[in-house]
Amino acid sequence: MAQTRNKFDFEDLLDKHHLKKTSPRLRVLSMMASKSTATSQPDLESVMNDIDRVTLYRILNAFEEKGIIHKVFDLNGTANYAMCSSNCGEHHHHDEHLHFNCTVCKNVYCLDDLHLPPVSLPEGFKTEGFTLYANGTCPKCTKKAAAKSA
Amino acid sequence: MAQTRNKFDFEDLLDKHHLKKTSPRLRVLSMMASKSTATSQPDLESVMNDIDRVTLYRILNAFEEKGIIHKVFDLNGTANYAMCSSNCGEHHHHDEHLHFNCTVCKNVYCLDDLHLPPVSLPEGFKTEGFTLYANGTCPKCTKKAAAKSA
DNA sequence: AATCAAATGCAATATTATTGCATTTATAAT
DNA sequence: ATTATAAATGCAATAATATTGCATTTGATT
Repeated sequence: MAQTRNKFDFEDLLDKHHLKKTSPRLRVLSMMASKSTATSQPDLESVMNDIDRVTLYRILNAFEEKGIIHKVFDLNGTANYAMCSSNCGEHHHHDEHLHFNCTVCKNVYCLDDLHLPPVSLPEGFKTEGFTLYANGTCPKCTKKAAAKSA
Repeated sequence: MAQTRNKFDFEDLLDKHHLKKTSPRLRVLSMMASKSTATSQPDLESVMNDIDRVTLYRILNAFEEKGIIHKVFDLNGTANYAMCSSNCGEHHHHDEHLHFNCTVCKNVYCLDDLHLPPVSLPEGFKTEGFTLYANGTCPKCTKKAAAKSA
């Protein structure tokens, strides 16, 4: 939800997870936190083109394992990353919210506060987690479209 | 749900969509229809290793466009394909069912007859489609685990 | 300031996906 | 049946994406 965070928040975050506070990591965090949508891996790469690709992979993996960010695949199967809400921990992701993928701007929105209605599965299926995906047009793109057709 | 289909069903299917009845296509169809779960692209490739990789890509794309199969990404972001239920058509996918990804055997189950409860989105989001994902342990793997621990 | 482990960057390699073109194949027309 | 054709396949080349090993650098600790 892109609540404003400052430099020190990120340093604390890394501290908490026993990760060293390096410049690439802090930059990745601040980029992701500055956006209201998830950030695609390609976007990350092009914006942080001075950071080695491999380093980026490793940072993202480390963050994901620690429960700092979560990964979500968009309609094209490309990985997007977003900050986890507070209740995620190491190996305990609770990102059971709605992921909305805009078909126009391709952005992925994490709608955290939208909790899913309970779904009962057929006999024998033991569920660990749910994720609901929706695709369509996001508010921004809906507005733009309306402005054009007016 | 892997209803038994014979050779002629597949030929009809291809006919209906104005696709030529070629041997690679028929093989892909029969493989997918023989399974109760979605088929991962790697699996398809290894089983059909005599079919060119490129051909496989093109077949899958063609089938998807025509609404014969649908693509679903599993937990690892690898593409899986499954036959569409009858109400899918060209550019009109209605695979709004539950995709269950077993964390043990990695299989993706399409639970067609499970319809999602209605979800209301925040102001401004216009939804075209929903997909619900769940992960956990499938009946087979649950059984196996129970047998072992007994 | 010195030490040590962790993280980064680079090179090499592997995997996955795409494009262009020559050849083959299924269909439709003769 | 034979032939013409458009479509589909297979191959080669290339692009894009992901992984591994290792030398170097950096952050934290003493």
